[in-house]
Amino acid sequence: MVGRSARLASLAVLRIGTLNVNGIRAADRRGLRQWLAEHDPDVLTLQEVRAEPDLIPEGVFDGYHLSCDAGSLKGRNGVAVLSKAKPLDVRTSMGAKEFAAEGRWIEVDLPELTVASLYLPKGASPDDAERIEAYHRKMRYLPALARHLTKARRAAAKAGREFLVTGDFNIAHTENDLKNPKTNRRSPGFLAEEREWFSQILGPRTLTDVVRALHPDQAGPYSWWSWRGQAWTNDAGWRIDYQLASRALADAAVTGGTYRDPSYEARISDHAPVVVDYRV
Amino acid sequence: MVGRSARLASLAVLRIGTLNVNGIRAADRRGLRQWLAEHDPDVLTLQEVRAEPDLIPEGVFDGYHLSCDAGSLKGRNGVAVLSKAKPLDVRTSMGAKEFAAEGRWIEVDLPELTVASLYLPKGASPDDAERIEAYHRKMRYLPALARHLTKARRAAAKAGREFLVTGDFNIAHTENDLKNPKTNRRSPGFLAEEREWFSQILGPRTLTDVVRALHPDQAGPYSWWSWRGQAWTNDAGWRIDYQLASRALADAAVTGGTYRDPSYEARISDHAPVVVDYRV
DNA sequence: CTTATAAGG
DNA sequence: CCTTTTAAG
Repeated sequence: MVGRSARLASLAVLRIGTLNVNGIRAADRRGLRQWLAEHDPDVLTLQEVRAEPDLIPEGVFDGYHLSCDAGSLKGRNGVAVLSKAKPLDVRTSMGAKEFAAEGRWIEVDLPELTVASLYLPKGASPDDAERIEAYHRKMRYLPALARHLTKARRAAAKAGREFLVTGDFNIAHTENDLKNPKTNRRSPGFLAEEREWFSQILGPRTLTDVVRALHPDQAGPYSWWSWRGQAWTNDAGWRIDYQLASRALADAAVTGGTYRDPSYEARISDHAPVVVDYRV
Repeated sequence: MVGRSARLASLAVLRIGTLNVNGIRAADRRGLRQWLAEHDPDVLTLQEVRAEPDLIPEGVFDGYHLSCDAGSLKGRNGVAVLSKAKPLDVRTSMGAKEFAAEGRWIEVDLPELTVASLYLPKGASPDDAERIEAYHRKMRYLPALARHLTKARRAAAKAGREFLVTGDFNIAHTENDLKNPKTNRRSPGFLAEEREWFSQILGPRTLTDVVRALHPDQAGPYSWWSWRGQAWTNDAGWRIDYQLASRALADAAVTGGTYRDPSYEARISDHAPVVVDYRV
């Protein structure tokens, strides 16, 4: 991933990024502002904003329109879409009443694109008796989301827009999507039922995992590393942040990957931004 | 206040310090360990340890006996006495049942000295309707403490020991004991009733404010500065941490004051150590 | 403004 | 291990 200055100005490229900020206030302290200035995406979707809009530090999002669903749980969840273009419409429901007002879904209509920011529940292991309800909640979220993705994609097509869902799915799809697949078979985020669900929402006529399509056979690029232990240093990461695009948009992707600064100091969050350039 | 290395080894001097650490774990991160190594007190009393003994970072108190009363409220209060000499007896009650198990009082018998560490409730302004109970609690604490001080001092005398009570009294005694007396007449810690109580526990035959006796007319030396605003930079402090000594011990004090490192970086806590050298 | 806590990740 | 909250200072 290179800075925008490296692109030829004459190429019309739409740069879209997604980032779980793990608290917008913490991410600002850790340099999100500088990252934004340097990489200058046209759209940046955020997850885990963890603040009402009026608690977002002054000036972080200068130059962008901010669409935000903070949800009703103080200091938790919260999704947003930053866009240089002015949104034509903003919707925050993904259909299921149980998950309304959780700050996990926002979709924004831009002139030729509907873009969504998703923060899917992390869930839990089915083996963890104490947290079994978190497992079941995620299992209820998945089919509800699948239904809404189909609906939203079709609605966008009908309106003549491409459709892009971005964000933190809290699921690594294949063995290439995490450093240690063997030891994580029973871990939330790499359960068979989660991976099957993920396979099911993808397809040539539905949604394409853009970064994987650009890098079909490599391990990663990971987008999340636990804060604990040496996960970052050892690149013991997971690819759980995605851009899933409708056909024509996916085909327009020219470069894409995870922005992982080599210096620990530049770590904005436990997630790294996933950025794709689309030639439009 | 100079490092121990500056003293002649042939002078028999007992160095006693008191410090509200505002969390022993934070104070360790901020350099308490180095301060201890450099200043090498024979006794250091602590307040606001805010941790059970087994949560105290490994090795901070190497070379000292640790006597501790963490109290029953997790992460709150907690007093301790570090001593190079082995304690002969340790007591943690100051008589009032209401304030037992709060982690606000510990007294330790050393061979010729009983030394106590006190963390007196901060209280509140009588004008603050929401916190009026905190005001009343402090008002109940004061007479109970006064009674116990008399008792403990007499018991020490009977056992042939000097008596020293150290710690955070959360009261500035006179106008010389805080930077802004005019604007703090209604502030907890400088209320008339608190200051009168303080006057009443002092006396030539009872207890002497050692640092004030060494520096009778100066403003300060302050021992606490709010974290907020520019209090530290402007030296807008309060002298609320004391060493109150029985007659002979007070007369043995040779130097004493507040250790305030000029560099902000060296600030161990919102309080500074109050250190006195006693020629014994 | 800082320290703890608790729950959540 | 980090971020939030809440309470306390």
